[in-house]
Amino acid sequence: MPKTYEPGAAEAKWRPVWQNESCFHGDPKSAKPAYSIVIPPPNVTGILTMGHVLNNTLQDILIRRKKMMGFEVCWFPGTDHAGIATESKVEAYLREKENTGRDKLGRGEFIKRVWEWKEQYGGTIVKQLKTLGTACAWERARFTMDDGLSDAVRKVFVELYEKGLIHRGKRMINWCPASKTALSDEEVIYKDVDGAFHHFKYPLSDGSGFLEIATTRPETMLGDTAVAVNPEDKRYKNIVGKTIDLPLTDRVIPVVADEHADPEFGTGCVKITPAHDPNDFLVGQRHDLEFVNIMNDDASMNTAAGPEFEGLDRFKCRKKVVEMMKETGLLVKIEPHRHSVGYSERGDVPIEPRISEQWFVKMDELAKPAMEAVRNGDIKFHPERWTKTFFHWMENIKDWCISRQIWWGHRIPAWYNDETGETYVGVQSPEEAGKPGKWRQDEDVLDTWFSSWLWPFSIMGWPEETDEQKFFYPTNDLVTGPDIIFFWVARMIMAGIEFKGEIPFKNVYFTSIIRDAGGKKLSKSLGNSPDPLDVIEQYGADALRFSIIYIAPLGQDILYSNEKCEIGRNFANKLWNAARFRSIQSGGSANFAEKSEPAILAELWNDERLGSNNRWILARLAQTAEAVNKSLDAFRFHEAAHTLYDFVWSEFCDWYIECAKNDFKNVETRDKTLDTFDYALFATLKLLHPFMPFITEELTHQLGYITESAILADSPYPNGDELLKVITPDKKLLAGMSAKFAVVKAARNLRASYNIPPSKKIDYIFKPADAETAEFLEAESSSIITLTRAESFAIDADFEPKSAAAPSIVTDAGAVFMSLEGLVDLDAERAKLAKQKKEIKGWIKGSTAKLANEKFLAKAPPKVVEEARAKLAETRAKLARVEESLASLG
RNA sequence: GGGCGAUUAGCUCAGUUGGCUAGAGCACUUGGUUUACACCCAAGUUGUCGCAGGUUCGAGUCCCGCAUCGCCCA
Repeated sequence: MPKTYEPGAAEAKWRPVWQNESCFHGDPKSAKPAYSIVIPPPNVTGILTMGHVLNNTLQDILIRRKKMMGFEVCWFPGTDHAGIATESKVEAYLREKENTGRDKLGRGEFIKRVWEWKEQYGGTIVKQLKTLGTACAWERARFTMDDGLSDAVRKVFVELYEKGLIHRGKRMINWCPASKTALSDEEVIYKDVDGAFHHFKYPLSDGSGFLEIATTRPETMLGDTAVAVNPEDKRYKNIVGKTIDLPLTDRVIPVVADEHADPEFGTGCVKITPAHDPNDFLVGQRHDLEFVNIMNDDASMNTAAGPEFEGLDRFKCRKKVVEMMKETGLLVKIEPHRHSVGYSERGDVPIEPRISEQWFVKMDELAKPAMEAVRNGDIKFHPERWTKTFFHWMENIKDWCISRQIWWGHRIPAWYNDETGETYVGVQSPEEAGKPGKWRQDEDVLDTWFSSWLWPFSIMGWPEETDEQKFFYPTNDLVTGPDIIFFWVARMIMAGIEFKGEIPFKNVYFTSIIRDAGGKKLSKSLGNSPDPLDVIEQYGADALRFSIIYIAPLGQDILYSNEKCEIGRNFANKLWNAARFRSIQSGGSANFAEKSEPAILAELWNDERLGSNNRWILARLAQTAEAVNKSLDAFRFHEAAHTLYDFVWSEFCDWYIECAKNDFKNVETRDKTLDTFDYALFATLKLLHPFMPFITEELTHQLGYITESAILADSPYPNGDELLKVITPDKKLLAGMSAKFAVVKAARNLRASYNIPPSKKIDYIFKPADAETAEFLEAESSSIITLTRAESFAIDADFEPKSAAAPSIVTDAGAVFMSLEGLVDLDAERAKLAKQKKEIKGWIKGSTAKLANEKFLAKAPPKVVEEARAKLAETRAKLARVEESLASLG
């Protein structure tokens, strides 16, 4: 074995093995219990981001562990067609490479080109996900525009239409002038921008004066059809009903009284543009105002804006309107104003509210059972607080605008007969359905999320009845980001209940958001987004996986930088070397395949020849397994990672291996120590496998713990509860071992503080705190001598330091003395002990006061009081030893 | 404006129903090639737990207020 773990080789070796169909296929006829996950489908055009790495590592941990726990697991993968994103990406590609595009190609040809593009580049992210080691059932991968999934979309559309839950109507929607399509409310991102309040004077038609209004969007004044004042506002009582000559136009518009006008805000007068503002739209409806649309679909001005403005972009028009108002003397002032502006998620331009005919899903009825499922705990969110966000949105749910004016996507299954005015909505086309007449299909396609919300069952073959659905639906856990709680999670719950009659998953784990070391969100435009493939190349897939879990606190943002992958890389190397150390010891490793883990453990534990080091590591292993399982059951991934890291590094390597070196030397203890070492290392590899699949698989095979053809994911996951039934990690053993470690540390500390070279053998004398410790450490003395590189380690309960030549350290277990004539720095020694004495005295003072407090004695639980008393007695004894040492220094 | 979260060592963070006078990693200091590992080992240094109140025998932990930062929604 090389001295350093080389991830590339192990990854290349095991990746294809796991992708073999038999490994993670998921058999719907299995007798085992089912466990399934659906992947949040990445955009087919996308490339792997750190967010995907986190998300998919978590899913892989879930899947691999459940497989090892004996479940029939299936992780359903696939990709999403991502309508607007893909269409604009391909459009940009065609413009750049071929100087062509949508307009030139026409609908049929353009879609053909998108498919071609998808075939060529669309597999990238899937390949990249595989480099992470994800145990998906890859042969089951689906795409949201596959035939079956498209059938599902049409069926759902028709069903909802027939139920009256889908309808078409003219409404105020969010219009993206870049993508030239309607968007849902969720696709609007609000950003705070520095804008300006423009104060304008609007002249009353009767010449009696002006009304002052303020706006952040001056260009919309060309579409104003009223000015509103609050009905309670005394200042304007007499003005209501008058008219205004709208500047820059030839229109005369009324002054209306409406609650929408806030008397406290500005002048209390507000311009009303019903065709370009959602609030004004409502005012327009209440007062039966005219709706004047002044913009084209690219947000340039149209004829209605007037000849001077027609054709101008909205922002150029804004400038021109302000200039002209200034010229006419109607501009009062311009004040800087920071306000929130809705941007298009995909186009990244300010959206324009616009009246448009679109398809909508009525959501309130669908929302009710979904809320109930979360309320009654059928679906649990982790962290739980996201339920608040969920309920807030669900309780205020609005209709979902699902039509998009693009070509790439599922075309709306609605046809119009222009001759009869009839609308037909059906799974089949009118021709297929045998409907006579001339039909024209709706031009629009559906929002991508209209297919994604069916993902948990469309991926399993719905609307066909399939074994997969019977066995794997509902899925168990969903792992996704909180940013798509509305887009996706909430809607999937609604769809699952509505179309399958059953919730789609039982647990939702919301991942952290990954930021750079400075707390900025990772983004391509900022250039602070590391390419995970580079990171894998540099550090290894396991290192990346482990590091990102290790640094991901529950429910909080992750501050990521590549250097943090050193945690995982170093840890992998540590593990590698622990195994390497084992492989250097001769003696065949056990193949553990035939026996159950508890049985092997029982055999070891009941062997009287087993020494305390071995017993200790087995006990700690069982406790670690219990803790890891407990954490993972509660979705506390990073806690589990920390537990394993600490166990491997600080216990297995720092103490157990160091102790084992001594045991290997001795013929009597050698065999049992090899057995224990193998058992503990194999169990540790299994515990770590879901986190670091490559290195654990590699080492398991290197050490021959499983047969060559087997994979580690088929070995049982160590079950702490069961292991703890077999063994009793008795207090005496654990206390004895921690006394041993404390004494060793003290001895090393003495050596270090007197600068005694490692080669120099030292005679240590130990004065134990009690007989039990003495007895335990007596048996350990040979081990302690090795660990401290001592000449001797003498236990002497009656030891009295006679001269000032014995520096010492007092521990809870007892005092350790180093006999070293002449070298002691008396002043330093006195100062050290005096400091310790002061600390202990302070502690005793506090503790005594607490125990003298009657209220404490009366109200605190007896156990707490008991512990406090015991601790106080112990500390007093410790103080005595410190004082003794101090006295001996004279 | 409403909601959610964060604030603990120089940095990144643990600290699960209140109960050792607060822990880890990185960084830093010192020493180091002993049957694995310098991507390592040993030893060490580091804190007014954001501020101010309250509840309690006891508060980093619970409650109220404030400040700063972040996210979501309007």
